[in-house]
Amino acid sequence: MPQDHCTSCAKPDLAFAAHDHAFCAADALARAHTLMADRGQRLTPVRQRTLEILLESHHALGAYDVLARLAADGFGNQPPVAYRALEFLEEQGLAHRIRRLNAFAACMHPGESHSAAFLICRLCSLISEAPADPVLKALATSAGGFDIETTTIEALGLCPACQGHPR
Amino acid sequence: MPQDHCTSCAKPDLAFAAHDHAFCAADALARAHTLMADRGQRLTPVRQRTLEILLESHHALGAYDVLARLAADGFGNQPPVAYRALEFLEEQGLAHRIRRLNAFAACMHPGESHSAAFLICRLCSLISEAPADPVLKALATSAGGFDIETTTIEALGLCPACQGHPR
DNA sequence: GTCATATATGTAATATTATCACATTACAAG
DNA sequence: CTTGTAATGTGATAATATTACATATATGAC
Repeated sequence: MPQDHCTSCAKPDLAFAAHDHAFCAADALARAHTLMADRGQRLTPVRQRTLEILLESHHALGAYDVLARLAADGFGNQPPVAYRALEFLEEQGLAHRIRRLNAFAACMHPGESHSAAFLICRLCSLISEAPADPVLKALATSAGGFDIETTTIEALGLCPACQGHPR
Repeated sequence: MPQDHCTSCAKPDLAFAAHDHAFCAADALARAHTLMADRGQRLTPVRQRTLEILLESHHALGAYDVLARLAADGFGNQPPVAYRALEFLEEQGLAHRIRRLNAFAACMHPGESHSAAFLICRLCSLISEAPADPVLKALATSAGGFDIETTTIEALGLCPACQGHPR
């Protein structure tokens, strides 16, 4: 029974490693509550539920997948319901948009740096956040006189577990 | 009359600097022809025209913008016409998909590294390719045991020229 | 408490981006 | 020239995202 918990989420490939995900998700949710309280922001029922849905796994979910889940839970079933909640979570750094997949994933270490680098496994679709700071530094240097405000950094490839399997 | 030409395109912010764009575009197109010949790939009329359209400026164009142009030139006017040409160009490294914008831009130094880092000006929408190698190196390091196959690296912000203007 | 305001949600309609399936045409090798 | 492969044309549809506007709910002033 491989167990780990999410204070070690800073490891590059935590999502790919076996860990106690129930704890992982609960921890992220608790941190979200604290953060929102600190910032005077409201983690309303739809928003919280949306975050919980994203936290169920280290996969990205499309807005319409989230919407279906929300609708099943009694919330509205029109696209803006999902998009608004997701947009809020993203603004607050509680979720990230994965542009490569047109999908969204929960942030696994909210409250830390607002930028992130994502590793997306092409086989199992698991998503992990890698340390972004060195990458951002390199990008800033490469950018010369360009003033960077926000970044999208995503890598598609094979996670450690899927590298064994060929194909 | 500020003049520059595209052998100096390796400069991070060439697209943002004044330059002889007619030469810039012609050069990229010529290089594309050479490359395709070398690789035994066919730069057919739709494909070439698509590339020319993208090369008209350092802006990204949506697939439907490209499609409208192609249709006006007598090519088919159904989405696959544009998407197929764009996909081909991307596979060949002659164009890039800018995920942040759901749009496509011509590659300004085809034949070189297949990965790139993009700088997107939020005001003037100009797009520039920055040296990606240092960024890719940093990303590979951050990625630990994850095996990176392809990357999406984009920065949104203000180009040198637009930094003067407030807003 | 209650009122006024700002914030958040519900809903309908529509816009934008992207893919699938299949018929037809052009090309290149033998 | 014929034959197999690659490329294109076309219609239909899927998937993603936004706009506009009505309704409700929370929050702060009084």
